[in-house]
Amino acid sequence: MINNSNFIDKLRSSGLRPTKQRIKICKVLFERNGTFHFTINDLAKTIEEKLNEKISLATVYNTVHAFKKKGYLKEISINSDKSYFDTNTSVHHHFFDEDTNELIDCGQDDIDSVNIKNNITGKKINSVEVLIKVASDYQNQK
Amino acid sequence: MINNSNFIDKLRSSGLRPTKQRIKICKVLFERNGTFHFTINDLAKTIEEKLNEKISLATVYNTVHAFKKKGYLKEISINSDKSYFDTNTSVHHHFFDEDTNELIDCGQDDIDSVNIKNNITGKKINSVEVLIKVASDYQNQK
DNA sequence: ATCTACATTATAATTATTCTAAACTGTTGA
DNA sequence: TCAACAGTTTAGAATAATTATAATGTAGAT
Repeated sequence: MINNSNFIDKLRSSGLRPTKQRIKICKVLFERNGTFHFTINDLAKTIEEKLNEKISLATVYNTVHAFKKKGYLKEISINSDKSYFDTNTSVHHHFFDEDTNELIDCGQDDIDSVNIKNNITGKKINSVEVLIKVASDYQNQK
Repeated sequence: MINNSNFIDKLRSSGLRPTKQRIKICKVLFERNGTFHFTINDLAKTIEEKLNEKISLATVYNTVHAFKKKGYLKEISINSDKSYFDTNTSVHHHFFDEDTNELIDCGQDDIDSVNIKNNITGKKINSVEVLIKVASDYQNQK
């Protein structure tokens, strides 16, 4: 429980009570190298495997949405039957592998920065996302 | 029924039987100026209003997916509880108004073309989509 | 220690989408 | 023209992701 203090501080400072469940979800999400792309189900399964303990699905939903609202997670725009989230909240883009349904970060060197020249009048740009869908050469009809 | 012949030809030439329902859906989708952004529910509702007649929801789903597979419709990548489709199948991008949940075409003059410099090894790029989420200045927390 | 507002939970409800199996309809070719 | 068949449509059931509910639990302040 010693190295949870940073999570506890982080949660408290953003007005979220540092409950057992939230701290555990923090550990699974943020105690890792590299970014984590996941669906709610992925996360729930990872929690069960890593912590050998079940957190109610409703809590996982609540927590992920709370973390998203606080800016600790990003939701990725993709048309799919489920929602994808990302622990990398910086501005960056994605490849989506249609063979495996996997999201892959698009490095800064992989794409030129996107330049929006005109915006909708009276609106503010909240995000700009590029999604590059790829698949193996063989499976071209999906 | 006279000006349906082009739809009938189009359907037949792509291996789809020109059924009553498909022709009616063609009329609603393609007999208009400008592009049409819609969800399946939007389309079903529009059919009921315009043609004063109900087509089974399953048929609307089947037809939209068949049209997508044939390249007559594009599916827009957006994280939402429902899927959005577009009658504009050319390469172009979108604004998504988070206040109204509305998709708006992004004109060629609104954005510089997106340049992908590195792709995933062994994969082919199927599509590149840019989604610009906008909202009114006031409602910044969603 | 107690109180209170916020969290968690299991479960039910909701919503989008897909499946199913029976009825229907274009198309082909005798 | 018409029978036969394969492809379509249909209502409704099934599935899957997500959200709502309402009872129980718990962190933090007094």
